[in-house]
This record gives sequence, structure tokens and C-alpha cells, in this order.
Amino acid sequence: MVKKLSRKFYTQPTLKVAKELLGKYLVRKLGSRKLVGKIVETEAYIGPEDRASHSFGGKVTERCKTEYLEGGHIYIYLCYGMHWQLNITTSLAGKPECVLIRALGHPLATGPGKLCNYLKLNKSFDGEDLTKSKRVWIENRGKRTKPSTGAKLGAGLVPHRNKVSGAGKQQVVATKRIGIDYAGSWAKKPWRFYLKNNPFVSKI
DNA sequence: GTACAGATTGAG
DNA sequence: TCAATCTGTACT
Repeated sequence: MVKKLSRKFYTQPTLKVAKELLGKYLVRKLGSRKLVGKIVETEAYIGPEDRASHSFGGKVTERCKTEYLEGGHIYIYLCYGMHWQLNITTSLAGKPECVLIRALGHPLATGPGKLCNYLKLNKSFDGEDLTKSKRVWIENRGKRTKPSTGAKLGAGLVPHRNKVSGAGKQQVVATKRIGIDYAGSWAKKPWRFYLKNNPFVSKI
């Protein structure tokens, strides 16, 4: 069953969305072609309190202002002057929370920068509404990972130890985020999620 | 205005 | 291990 994800999905708590996006399909329409890739790796960035987030402390800059949009919008920005990073906003309007899409199940989309290059995503998609857009959206193709009933998210997880949850075919692993060692204790939060044993997940 | 670091990547 | 090179922040 193919079903486009609705506003209701995106406005759920960020950690939940980050986890449930795994196994969903990102669809990008390029002219008459349609590129589709399964999401296999994500990271959550939670608002004013997350030191690794651009909106840490409630800052609103020209770059990160779209992060404050209601769940279901695209927040895309340039990193290191050359790589675009695709984020999906979550939660309610005014709350700077989002999920970074780090990898798709495609050899040319195995990293946040490569993914955007492959799907031809750039600044023109900043603020795009995934529930209304005709050129990019996310689908549930009936093979979704089973919602976790075991490990609790957030504060309940112990840093430095990977937790595997989800009894479905595809297991979800939670571990610490990548490339944000400067963020102190926030760098250790197990807010990176990926599908266990998936070959397209970055190996770190 | 200048200096520097960053949610990265591919080449050497 | 490094450089590519845009954006935001902390200085002068």
C-alpha cells in the first residue's frame, strides 16, 4: 500500500518521527522521472535545548529560520560551503525541531551531502511543504518498521550503548550522532537511528 | 572588517 | 590528513 505521509505524522514528537521515518520512501520527481529511495538513516535535532542544533538557545538566523516551521516542511542548508543537508521539520510551528535524513537505500545517497546531490535538492526546497509539494514527498509503502514497544526514547536511553528495538523484520538501532563532538553532553545523546545491518548506512 | 569553526566528502 | 568554500559568531 502506498500512502503519502500526512501532517499528523510529522507533528508527532521528533524522536518518534526520526525513528518511524526509517523504512519510509522519499520520492523526488525530476521532470518525467521519479527517484525513490528508502530512508535508512536519520538523526534528531531538538530545538533550543540541543546544543548541536542551529536553533540552540532559541536563535533565529537567516539560515535556520525554516526550522521553526510546522512539522512536514523541508529545512535545507549548506554545510562546509559545499554540501546540502536535508532536514524534515517536526512538532508544531514555532518549535525548532527537525530530523536530518542522512542516507537512503541507494549507493549514491549514502550520506547527507551525497543524498541531496543525488536527488538534486538545493536552497529552492527550503520551506517546501512535504504534504503538498508535487516534486518531493515521503511515502509509506506498507513495509514500515514496527513501532518500538521496548526501549524508551530520549532520557531513558543510556549513552555509549546501542539499543536495538522494534520487533519487525527491520530492526532499528539508536546511537549517538555524528560530527557534533563540540556539543558536549548533547553529542552523546542516542538520537541517531538506522536500520540494523543495512549496507547503505554510513559506517562509523 | 577579519578570523575561525562547522550536522561533509573525496582525493592523496 | 587536507582542502573546498558558505554561514554564523566572536572578536577588532
